[in-house]
Amino acid sequence: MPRAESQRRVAAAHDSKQHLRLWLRLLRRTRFIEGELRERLRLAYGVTLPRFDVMAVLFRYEAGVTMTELSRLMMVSNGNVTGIVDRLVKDGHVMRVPKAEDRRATFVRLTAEGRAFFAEMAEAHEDWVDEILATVSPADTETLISLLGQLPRPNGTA
Amino acid sequence: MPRAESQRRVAAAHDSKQHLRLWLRLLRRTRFIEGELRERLRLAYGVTLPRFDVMAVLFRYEAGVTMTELSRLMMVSNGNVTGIVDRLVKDGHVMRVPKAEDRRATFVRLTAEGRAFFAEMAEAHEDWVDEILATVSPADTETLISLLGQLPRPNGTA
DNA sequence: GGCGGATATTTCATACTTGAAATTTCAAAT
DNA sequence: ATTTGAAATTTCAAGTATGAAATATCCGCC
Repeated sequence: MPRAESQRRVAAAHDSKQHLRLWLRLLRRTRFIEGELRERLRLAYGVTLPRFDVMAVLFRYEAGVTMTELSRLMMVSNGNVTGIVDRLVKDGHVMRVPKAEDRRATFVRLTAEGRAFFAEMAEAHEDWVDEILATVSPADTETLISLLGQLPRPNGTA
Repeated sequence: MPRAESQRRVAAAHDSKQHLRLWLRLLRRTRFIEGELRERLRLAYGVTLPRFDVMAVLFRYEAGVTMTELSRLMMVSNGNVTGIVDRLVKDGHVMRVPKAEDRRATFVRLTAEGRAFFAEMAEAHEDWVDEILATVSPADTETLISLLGQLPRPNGTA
């Protein structure tokens, strides 16, 4: 085997290991931060992370989104959102509105109460994230946002 | 209010938003990649992600780890690992070994069969990660690993 | 040698999550 | 008008996940 060929293989193996290292680090840090936010949401507002995530989507899409859109935006299975929305409805934070043009679909929207409640949580949430990421300089934050943009994402997402 | 003070506030608010943007991107990409790996593990080996994660830890710590260590390393609750380990034991991939010096604790270890099985999965897993992160150049990979190192992590972790 | 706090694990209730199957409705081509 | 395949949602069984409570054991101290 020629030397150049051999070196190429070694380099490729090294790159593969580095990709793996990157993935493991990504996963660990994300999991840790997620845990921090979960705990703070629970202590401060008695809310679970999935419920917060649903409300975050609905806060952004004022007109409401369908169940399918919601599950795509949250990247969780469709059966999953049914349960979370059920509980949010029971709590009065969210309501289902039948879609006139398509009787298969349902819109999900925040109630006025849910909107006010989420607005309050969102402010605290932003502060927490800022605090948790305080060690990351503005410049590094920009770099990370940009580089993470290269990672794959579901089709048709920002 | 003096102008300098006002500008400082605006800049801080901007940084906070950028930290939030960073966190949301981190979360979305991680979730997506996690979903990809979950599906491939299921299709190729009929294994769930949590079980793979447990086996990954045990593969690395040949001598075995206690339940508490396992839950810390995986950053999940202690009650959680009990169930996953139970199922892995039932499948014959993992075994519990009582700790002689401390009768409260139990070691968890891969069986020979589990070790061989995991070794096979790990190879495919590394290839998948490499494929999923193929868009990230070696240089950017290094940069990301380094910058992500600035994010917070649980106390006493690498 | 027994008390009392701390640690390791399990158990429990509840909630979340998945993937697949079942239901209902739609829409397009017969 | 019917069929037929696709899409939106829910339902379901199994597996994960959490946080708190219950158990069992350890250890330092009196």
